Amino acid sequence: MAMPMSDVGETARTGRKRSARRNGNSAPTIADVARAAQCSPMTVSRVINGEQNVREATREQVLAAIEKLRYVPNRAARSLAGGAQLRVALLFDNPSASYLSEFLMGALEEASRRDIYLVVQSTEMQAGHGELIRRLIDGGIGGFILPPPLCDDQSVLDEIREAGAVAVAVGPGKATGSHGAVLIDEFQAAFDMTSHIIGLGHERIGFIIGNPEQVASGRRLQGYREALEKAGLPIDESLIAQGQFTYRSGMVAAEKLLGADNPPTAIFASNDDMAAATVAMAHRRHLDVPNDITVCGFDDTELASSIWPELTTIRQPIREMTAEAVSMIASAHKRPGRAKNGQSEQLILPYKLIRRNSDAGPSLAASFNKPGSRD
Amino acid sequence: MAMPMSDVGETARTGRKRSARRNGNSAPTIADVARAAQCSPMTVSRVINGEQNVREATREQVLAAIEKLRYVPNRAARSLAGGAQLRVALLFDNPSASYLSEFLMGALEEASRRDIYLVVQSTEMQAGHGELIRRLIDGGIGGFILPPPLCDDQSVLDEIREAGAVAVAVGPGKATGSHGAVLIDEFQAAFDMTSHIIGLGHERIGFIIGNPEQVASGRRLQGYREALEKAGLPIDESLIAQGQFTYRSGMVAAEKLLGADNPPTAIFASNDDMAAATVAMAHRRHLDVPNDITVCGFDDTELASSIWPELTTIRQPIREMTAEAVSMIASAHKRPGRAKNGQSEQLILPYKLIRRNSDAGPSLAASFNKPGSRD
DNA sequence: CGACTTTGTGGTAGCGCTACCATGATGAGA
DNA sequence: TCTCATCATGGTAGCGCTACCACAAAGTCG
Repeated sequence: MAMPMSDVGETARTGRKRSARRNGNSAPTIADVARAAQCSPMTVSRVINGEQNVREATREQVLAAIEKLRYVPNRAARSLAGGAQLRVALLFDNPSASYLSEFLMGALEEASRRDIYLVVQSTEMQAGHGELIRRLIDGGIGGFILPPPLCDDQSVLDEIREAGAVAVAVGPGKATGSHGAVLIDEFQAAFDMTSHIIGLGHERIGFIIGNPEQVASGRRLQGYREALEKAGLPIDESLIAQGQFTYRSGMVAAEKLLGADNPPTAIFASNDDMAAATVAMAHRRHLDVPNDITVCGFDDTELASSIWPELTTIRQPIREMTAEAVSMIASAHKRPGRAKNGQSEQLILPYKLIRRNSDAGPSLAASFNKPGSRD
Repeated sequence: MAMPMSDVGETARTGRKRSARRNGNSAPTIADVARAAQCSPMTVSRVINGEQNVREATREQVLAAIEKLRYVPNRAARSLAGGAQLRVALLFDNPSASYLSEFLMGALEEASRRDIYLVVQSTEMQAGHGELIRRLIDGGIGGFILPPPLCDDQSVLDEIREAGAVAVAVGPGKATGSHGAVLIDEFQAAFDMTSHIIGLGHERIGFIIGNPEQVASGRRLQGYREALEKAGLPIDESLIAQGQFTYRSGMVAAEKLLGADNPPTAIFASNDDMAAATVAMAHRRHLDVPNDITVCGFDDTELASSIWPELTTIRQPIREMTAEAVSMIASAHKRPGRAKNGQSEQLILPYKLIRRNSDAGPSLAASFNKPGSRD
């Protein structure tokens, strides 16, 4: 089947014609670039993939050709030839929509950058997670990304590992070391927020705990506690209410806090939904936020800036976190044996305290319980 | 099962070995299936793609083999060989996060089902849309999906068409006929909701208009008006307040409505954010929802069921709408010349009135202005 | 009953790219 | 000077799949 040279030109031409007939546009290929840059397709490939052994002059020529032809590599061909074809599943249980959309954007972007095929799958209404995970792995999934609350579910994590795939938890309360994780320092963030409120002059600061099943809830509570301690403020257990991360639970908790004999002058809720509910409850009691009471949240979800007043909160770089998670799976896939002494990679990303309009110093009016207060 | 075993083992082993060297897993190919089903790869391909000319017996044999080997087609290879490689851009401007995540899920799912490469792109902070669109089209994008508010921007739509690509608007207020669109009957939905509230016994029904720049806002208002008219109820312009679809604007509008001399016993807000704000304002005035006042929303975003009481609202099948949009682009791509007499496809999907806990009949207390009203 | 369509199947040639090896061309060390 | 590593590049062979054509078998006509 060795073709004579004359045929080569023939084939190339036919190929182009075929291509044009198929999808109507020119779609420059690596061969077109090679021709324009007067080198071989291989060299072009090397330039595209940023490999080392290409002379600078050649590289520039190729880059110029790419620019000129507006060449864009064909993903399908790339992953076909590359052989890799990593598939990653993004499992989610029932995160808030705003969290999820940020999450998706991050994963999507990174996955498309790396030519990874991303499967987004809800585990809601699934009998057991084990079944689903096994089915996905059989279907060629090599890695899993787990947002909260799934990321705290050790059994899911274990099942994935036992099935031979890689799992990366995004935003777990605390890294366990048995699997990859991308997270922020929940403790420190809550510590900082509490300190911020203390710095505003508040002394009676309420706290609404998140869903006790998520590890992050405990971490945030601890941050709150230690910040008070460090500031020499007493910890009044009646100022701490249990919530579930839902708006509804936030209302109940806020009602309890606000209706107490000696209510707080500030409330730090473990997430924005509960903070929003707290604002609503405060309004219901004709309390102005922030003049009568300071309310702070956590997460910086869309809700935080869509209600009024906009919430002072902690921003997690969700998008980047998810992107990093994808990268971690990709690396693990490239060198499977890398997990040294059983430890998996942990990545702690920086959070940010976003100050908006829901916090202020304590007003005299709000602290009516303090003798000397006046209207 | 009568086949030369030696051959099968031989080939399979070789294939597996090669494959294994690259990506570590077995990954059965179409050839493996063909061997197991004792036919040619082509026939397997036909079965997979649901083509006609395959004998029933053969088809079943192939399906059995697929099942047995847990064969999953390789997407990359498929789109490479298929030649198509359609790329679709999902542009968004600044939709609410909950809307966006639903939107993304629908698009993602359908795109992956059809082996379409989906680019998700924000147009925020882009100088002009024209530049971006042209750049995307040059980059090989053949279709655009536009959620609100972009879907109402005729200039964007026109620019895309002029540049030779296909655009599908998802959820525009009204189809223009000049381009593809997937939508619900906004007018009818608002009409139904208003009628529902009237059916509850309300006679003074307030309305909060959405962002006037979005065509859907006007349609919803019109639905409200005509439902009142049809029921023989007077249209009191003081019961209609302008909003912007934001929570904040909803608070202002609700304040106006609730603070009027003769306040409504029910308020229908053009979206859930504004409805949520209305609930918050009602609570601030110590009005119970729904016993003192009924509040209904539109969209059924996450917010609707995360606040308390949960909102009665209109559910748009956003996910399906987006999936349909992807399908429409795919079809348009397959047969480019199909748009008969310049008309593009329009698809009107059904909405649903979701009744939750924010509506009830008017209470005597709330309708103090109307002597003789009952629940 | 031969010329034609229709139906089921197989063979072949790529899709655009990269892995892998082969090849000259350089420079380093003996 | 002659080996031998090192670099820069090219050639070839697929990745897994489908488009396209070929071809036999089984009708369908006049």
